[in-house]
Amino acid sequence: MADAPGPGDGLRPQHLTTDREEEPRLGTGRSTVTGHLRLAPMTDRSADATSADQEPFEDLPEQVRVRREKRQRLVESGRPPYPNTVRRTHALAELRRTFDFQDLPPDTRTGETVSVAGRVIHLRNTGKLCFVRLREGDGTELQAMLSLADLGEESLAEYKSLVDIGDFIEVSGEVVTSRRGELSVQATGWTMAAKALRPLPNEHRPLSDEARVRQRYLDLVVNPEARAMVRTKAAVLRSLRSTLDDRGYVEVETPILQLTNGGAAARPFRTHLNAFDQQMLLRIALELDLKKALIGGVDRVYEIGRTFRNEGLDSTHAAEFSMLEAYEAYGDIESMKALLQDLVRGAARSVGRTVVSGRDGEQIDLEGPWRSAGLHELVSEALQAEVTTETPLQDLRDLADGRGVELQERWGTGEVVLELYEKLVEHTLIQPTFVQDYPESVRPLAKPHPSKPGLVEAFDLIVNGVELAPAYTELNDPVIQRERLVEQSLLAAGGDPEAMDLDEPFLRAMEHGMPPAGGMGMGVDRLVMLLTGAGIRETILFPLLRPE
RNA sequence: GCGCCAUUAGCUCAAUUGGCAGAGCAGCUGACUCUUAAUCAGCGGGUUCGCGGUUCGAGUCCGCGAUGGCGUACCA
Repeated sequence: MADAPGPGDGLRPQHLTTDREEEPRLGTGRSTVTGHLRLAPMTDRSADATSADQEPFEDLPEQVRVRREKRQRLVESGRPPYPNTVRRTHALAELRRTFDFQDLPPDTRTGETVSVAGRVIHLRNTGKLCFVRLREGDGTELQAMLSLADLGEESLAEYKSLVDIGDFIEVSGEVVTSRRGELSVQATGWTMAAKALRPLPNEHRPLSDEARVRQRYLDLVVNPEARAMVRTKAAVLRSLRSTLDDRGYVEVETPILQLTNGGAAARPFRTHLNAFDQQMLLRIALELDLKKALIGGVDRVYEIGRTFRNEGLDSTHAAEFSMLEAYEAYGDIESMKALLQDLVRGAARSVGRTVVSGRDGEQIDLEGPWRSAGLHELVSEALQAEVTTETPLQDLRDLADGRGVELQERWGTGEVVLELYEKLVEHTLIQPTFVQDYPESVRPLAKPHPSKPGLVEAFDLIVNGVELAPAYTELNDPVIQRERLVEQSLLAAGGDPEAMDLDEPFLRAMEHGMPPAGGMGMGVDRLVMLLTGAGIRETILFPLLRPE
């Protein structure tokens, strides 16, 4: 609230830009009718520069000017630059599948006549024989050859003068192999499928990091790794769903717009619902609504969805990210361990990477055994000194001091042990490890451990030094739940009872009885990062960026 | 938040001590019926991120700002 931007400066300039420049263009694009009608005036270069809504033609980069002129020539020569569709009998991949394994000798004529389409990524125009390489979405490429003999003078001349790298074109003809033995379509005709007005970037040098993110669509055209990432993430999502579905979990969707935030402690994004004249928040977690579903009898329930946290951004944190949360009635942390192993291993198999490289070069075999270790045990190992729930606060503080770990004054033993773990241990846990037996004070929504006083049934799955998924035997005592939420809310409100923001509908639901349950939440992007070794900005297709 | 580094043609990058702003790809004109980062000949393309300053002269030095990267801090 205090940090909300004032109603002026930051927003205003953007607004002006939108009004002046974007709107007229949107108008052209959105309405098919006017869109077509307005094609012609584009050539009207004399359109006085006073109409500031369109960049003057003369100011455009040379290569855009050239392509716009070609577009216009296409219109005038009766070859629409953007036809509704073009004939296409085979995907490039289909032809590759059919012919690649036939080992055709050079100069073969297959007798098969096809129409193919794709983006032009390579052009070789010689006098009487032209080569063009087409690429389709997954990166499959196929060459076409356009010869004077087969096309005739006019068609070939038009092709040479109107087709650029970056355009989508259709080529029909016979499937052949070239004199060099390359599978090709020997063209008898071509059509423009969609004219590109801007050049593709240099294929042979990687785009700068910023360009790759800002113009991901170009990264996808030019960079096989970017194409693979999109498909890897999709495969991971499919695998997660199928693992859960196979176990009888039911997928649900719960509201992204919330009245109060719960399930995590992060600063939310704020927005406004006009119909109720109500301030709303974007969810920071899925937990509370999924528990309501559990209360209602959706005994195995999960959601995969976007959550939003208004916090700092870095190579492992994004403002919006995908989360999987799953809750299982009559489950506990042990069933969550089994579920997580299935989920992670299933995802790894689905992308063919069950052994991945750790940050320190160590290999991580996800099919191998996963360790379970107590928090105090791990901290003791790191400190070479026995630490238990009985260790006095002052001793812990001395140990932290000796290792240069800074502590906050108000912390108790639980927080101090957790801090020691996070600073000294977490990043060293490369192999899959369930870190468990947390002090009650640092995991307020988990149930007490049945045999270890002061500890709760909760774990964090750590792989490659990164937290992948926390899980609890979920607290379902509505009285304690209310106490904890009140505590949390008071803390968040800075001790001001008036500013407390309790989720009463959730508490009321809890009072109707929630079955004993295990629950967990997994960062989907982090799983993809683990399986690919990429940073979070690579796993998110269009990460948030400041306006240019 | 703080610190360091970067920003030059459509893309990726050069530019010596402050002294005419360049290359490869891409583009344009021409040659070439087997190219595939083709080759050959010729040509065009710049608000050097923005605003100010120092200087005879600034891509280069100084100040402020913008954007990005890295580090660091904060973060159920």
